[in-house]
Amino acid sequence: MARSDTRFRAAYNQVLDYCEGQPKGAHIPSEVTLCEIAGVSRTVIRRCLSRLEEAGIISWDGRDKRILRAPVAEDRIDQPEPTGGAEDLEQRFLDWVLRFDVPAGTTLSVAELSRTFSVPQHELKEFLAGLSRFGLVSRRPQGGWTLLGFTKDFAVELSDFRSVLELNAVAQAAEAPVDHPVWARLAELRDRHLDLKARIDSDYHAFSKLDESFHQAINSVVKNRFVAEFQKVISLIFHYHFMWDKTEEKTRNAAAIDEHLAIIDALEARDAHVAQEAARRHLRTSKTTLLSSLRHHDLG
Amino acid sequence: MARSDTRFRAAYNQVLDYCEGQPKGAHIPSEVTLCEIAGVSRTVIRRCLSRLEEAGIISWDGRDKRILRAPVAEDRIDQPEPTGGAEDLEQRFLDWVLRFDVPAGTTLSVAELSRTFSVPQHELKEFLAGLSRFGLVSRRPQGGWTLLGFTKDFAVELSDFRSVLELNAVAQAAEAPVDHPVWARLAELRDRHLDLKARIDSDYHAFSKLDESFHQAINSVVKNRFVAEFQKVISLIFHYHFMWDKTEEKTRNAAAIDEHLAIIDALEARDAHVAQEAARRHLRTSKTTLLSSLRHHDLG
DNA sequence: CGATGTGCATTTAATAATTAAGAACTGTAT
DNA sequence: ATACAGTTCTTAATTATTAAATGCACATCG
Repeated sequence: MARSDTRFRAAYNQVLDYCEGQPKGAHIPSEVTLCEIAGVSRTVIRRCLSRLEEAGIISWDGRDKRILRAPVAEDRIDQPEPTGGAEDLEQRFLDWVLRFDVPAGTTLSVAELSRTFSVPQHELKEFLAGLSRFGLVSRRPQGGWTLLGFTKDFAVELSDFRSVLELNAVAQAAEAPVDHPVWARLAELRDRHLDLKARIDSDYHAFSKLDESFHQAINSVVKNRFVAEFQKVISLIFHYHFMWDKTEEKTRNAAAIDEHLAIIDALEARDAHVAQEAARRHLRTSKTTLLSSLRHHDLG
Repeated sequence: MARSDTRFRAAYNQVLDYCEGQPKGAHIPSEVTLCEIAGVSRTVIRRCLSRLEEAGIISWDGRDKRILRAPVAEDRIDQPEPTGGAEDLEQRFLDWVLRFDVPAGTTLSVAELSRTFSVPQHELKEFLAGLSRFGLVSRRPQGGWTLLGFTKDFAVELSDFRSVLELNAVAQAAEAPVDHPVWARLAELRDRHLDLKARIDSDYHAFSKLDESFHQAINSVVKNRFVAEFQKVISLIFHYHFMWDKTEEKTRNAAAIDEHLAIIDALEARDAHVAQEAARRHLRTSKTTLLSSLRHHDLG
C-alpha cells in the first residue's frame, strides 16, 4: 500500500550504466550531480548509493565514494513492467465506446473500466474528469459516471463545432504565406487524392486515412492549443464512425474526394471565399453521414 | 479510512422525522418503502433500523417493526458539516490564480491547494486533470502540476479562439428568427448601454458586469455544449483581467460601449456582414487590452 | 570565507487497504 | 405468485502507508 518504486529502479540501473563507464577506484561525483544525470531527487540517489554499497560495487563514506568493482548483469534490478497499458488511454477508451457501440446513458463503473483497461482506478477517475469537460461523461450523484455522448444532439453539436473550427482554418490557410509548409502538403495531398480517385473501385477503403491526413493538414495552419485539443477528439469520432458505416461507402468516398479537391483548388487559387464555400459543402456532407450512421446504429 | 457516512446520518434523521409523525405501537412500512422515502439504498435503511432498535425507539423482528417510543432531540445524529466549500472550485481556483497573479510555470502542490481551498485532495486532482484539457496546467514527471496559462502565447491563443467562437455567434444571431429571445435581450442591453454611457464619468466601473451580460447574450444564440464549456473559462479570464487593469479604464470602457452599440445596431438591422465587422473590431480591442494587461503585470 | 556537498527532517503524492453504500440474488411467509 | 427480508457480492470514497521530493542546517574543501 504505497507508491511504486519505479523511479528508484530506473535510477539505479542508470547509475550502474554510469559506473560501467568508469575504471575501478574512480571517484563518483556528488549526489546532486548524480541527480541531474538520472533526473531524480537526492532521496532516490541516496537509496541507490546505499544499495550499491551493500552490493559491494562502491565504497561510500560521506563525500568519499569510489568504485570497488565493475557491475555485472545480475546487479541490475528488473523494471516491474515495461508500462503495458497506461499509455494513451483516451484512444483506447473512445475506441472501446465506439467499437462496442456503448449506448448513451450507460453507467460507467470506475472499477470495471479499471479492469478492462488495466489502469489504476485513480488514473481513470482523472481521465473521466477530463472527459466531463468535453461533455462526454458526467458524474452521477450516487457515485459513478454516465456516458453522455453519441446521442443525436451530441453529433449535431460536435459537427457544428467542427465546422466553426475548420472554416476558420480554411480562411487562415488561404492567407498563409507562399513558403508555408501547408502548400507542399496540399500539393502532395492532391496527388494522393487523384491517385486514389483513379483506383477508387477497388481501394475505396484507403480513403479513411487520406481523409484524416487532409483535415489534419488544413488544421495544422491554426496554431492554437484549444483547437488542437478538440481536433484529437473530433477526428477520432468522425474517423471511427465513417469506418463502420458501410452503406454506400464507395460512392460516399468518391464524392468526398471531389469535395476535397475542390477545397484544394480554391486554396491554391488563394480564393478564400470559394474555399470556404467548398469547405462548407464538404462539412455538410460529413455531418449528414455522421447522423445517418447514428440512425443505423439505433435501428440495429 | 473509509468513506464518510453522511448518507447514513441524513437518512437516519429522516427516518426519525417519519417516526415522530407516527403514534406509539404503529407499524413501520417495508424496507423498500423507507428507501424511497429517504432516497437511499436498503443497506443504509437497514443500518438505520438496527440503530433505531438499539436506541429502543423501535422493535424489529423481520417484517414486524413497531414504534416503541417517540424520538427526542438527543436521538438525532448531527450532520458532520453543511458541506463547507467543495462547491464551484473552478471559480475559486481561477479567481485565486488571477488575484494573486500566480506566474506561469509555478508548481502547484495538491496538498497545498487542498488546504487553501479546503477540498479533499482527490477532488483537486480530478479538477486539475480537467483543466489540463484546456492546456491551463500540465502534470510534471516528478509529480505535482505546473501552471501553464497566462503567458503571452496563452492570451493570444485564447483571444483568437474566443474570436472564432464569437464571430460565429454573431453570424448566427443575425439569422435568428424575430421571436427569438435574443432580440428582447439586445433591446434591453442597448438601453443599459445608453444609460451607462450617459453617466460614464462616475460609473465606469459598472461596465465590467454589462460587458459580461452582453457577450453572454450574443453567445446564448449558439446552443452547443463545447462552446458553452469554453465560454465559462473565457469570460472569467477576460472579466478579471479587465477588472484589474486600471490603466485608462474610463476611456477604454467608453470606447467599448460604442463598439457594443455598433454590434447591436448591425444585428438589429439584420446585416450579418456589418455586424461581423463590428464584432471583429471589438474583439481586436479586447485582445490588445488583455495583452497589455499582461505586460503591466510582467513589469510590476 | 564562500561555494559546494552531505546529513537530517519535513512535506508531498501514488497506491493499497478499508469501509459505507449500492445492487443483485435467494429464500420465505402471506 | 408476489412482496418482503436475509444474504452476498460489487463498487466507490476515504484514509493509511510508503516512495519520492524538498528544505534547512551544518560540514568540508578550496
